[in-house]
Amino acid sequence: MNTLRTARERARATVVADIKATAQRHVASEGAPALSLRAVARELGMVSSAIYRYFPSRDDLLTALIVDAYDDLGAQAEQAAAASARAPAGRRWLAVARAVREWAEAHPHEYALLYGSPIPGYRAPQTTVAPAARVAFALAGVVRDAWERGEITIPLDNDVVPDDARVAESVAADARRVAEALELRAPIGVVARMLIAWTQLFGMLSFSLFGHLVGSVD
Amino acid sequence: MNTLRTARERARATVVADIKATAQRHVASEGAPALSLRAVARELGMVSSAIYRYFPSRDDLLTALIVDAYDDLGAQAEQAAAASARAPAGRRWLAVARAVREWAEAHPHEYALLYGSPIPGYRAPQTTVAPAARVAFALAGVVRDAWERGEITIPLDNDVVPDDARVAESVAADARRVAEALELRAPIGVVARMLIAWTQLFGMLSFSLFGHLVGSVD
DNA sequence: TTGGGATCGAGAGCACTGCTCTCGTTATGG
DNA sequence: CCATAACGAGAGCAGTGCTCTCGATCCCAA
Repeated sequence: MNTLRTARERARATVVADIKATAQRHVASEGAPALSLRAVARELGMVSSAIYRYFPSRDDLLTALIVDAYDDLGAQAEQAAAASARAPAGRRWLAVARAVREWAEAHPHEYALLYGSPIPGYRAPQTTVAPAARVAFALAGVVRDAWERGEITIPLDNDVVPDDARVAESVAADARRVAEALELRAPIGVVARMLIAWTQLFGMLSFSLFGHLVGSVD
Repeated sequence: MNTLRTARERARATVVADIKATAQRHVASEGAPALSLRAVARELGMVSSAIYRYFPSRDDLLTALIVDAYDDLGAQAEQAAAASARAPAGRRWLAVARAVREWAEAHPHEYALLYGSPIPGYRAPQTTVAPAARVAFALAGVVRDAWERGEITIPLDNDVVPDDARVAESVAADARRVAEALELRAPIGVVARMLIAWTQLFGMLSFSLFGHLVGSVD
């Protein structure tokens, strides 16, 4: 955050911020598919082509919003994890999950943007993966802390998956990969359980937010 | 399926079928947002306004595709449940889940249409809820059969939710509602566990299909 | 058999979209 | 001080969903 020296740089920064802010408002109120560059430009009192001085395409503007949303959600999750640092693991996980849920319920369209159907033509650029991983890191951090403190004592062998040992092995392979990506040193049984809880959390959120449930509360 | 008498009725039926078929192909290959009435009309050798003789709007065409997709998936799930009727409950659930997963992986864009972000302006009409419930019924049927056969013996009290009894009660309320909607006579602990497994299944599918996972297999 | 009414396809047109290109203007840094 | 880069405005292109009108065609009933 070094100060922008020339007047032009400052002006550009504020215009970029303005565009992002009004676009964010449009997404929050109408949803991502309804985001129109022309409408944003109109509201800002400029002409549509002027937007292209700041964002090379509509997708790039959307990407900027996605990154911001990931960062917002990630910060929320990290804060919940930090605030409950001294609580037992179950409560901590619940705290982070609650934070994610509250964010999702407060920003349903942004949640859809992050975790809903991908836009068919759109390829998420590399800049989104780090912010996207923040919430995963927050959840994994809770598990890591719990494991390092010896809080996890549940049986960890094969009851993760009902009966088939080969299926359990394929899950284990994925769990190992996830554990490596998240720098999580714990038995794969723990990692696999974390994955299950993780997917369940987002599955419930998607069901709830996208109207596939009558109404379920955590 | 009574035979259509007049030539006009027959012609109309085939044109409707043609429109749906090419629209379905477009959705399957390019995704729902890329579905263009004009493109469909062009491919069928008619003019865009002619489509409106058969579907009053783009959303209605999409609704027809959604209903067909729900029915296709529902049939798949029901068949898996029926084919494994004599197997133990765990295997049956897995069979239905596998059927759903295979359908989703074979029809990712349709899956996104059914279980992804809802189109902001779009309100799902009443005609979609019955087909949408088929897969839920199939899964619930497995649990119902298992319960009636006395196959479910796991402890069912409060270990569904870690500690908080009040939270468990709010979940129970929702589980009761779901049990009623699905005509499932079983303890709410069983229903709650089914809900968890259900949301987890679709959460995993969404993560996997929407590219939020490196690669996880069942 | 012969109307009359419903149905249908074609075409033009409206308002909108993302995006490109050009053309003056303005600010910046050498 | 001046060349250059950045900028905003405007026109324009190809595409979208959707509406309206206008003939042509078909079906049913008198």
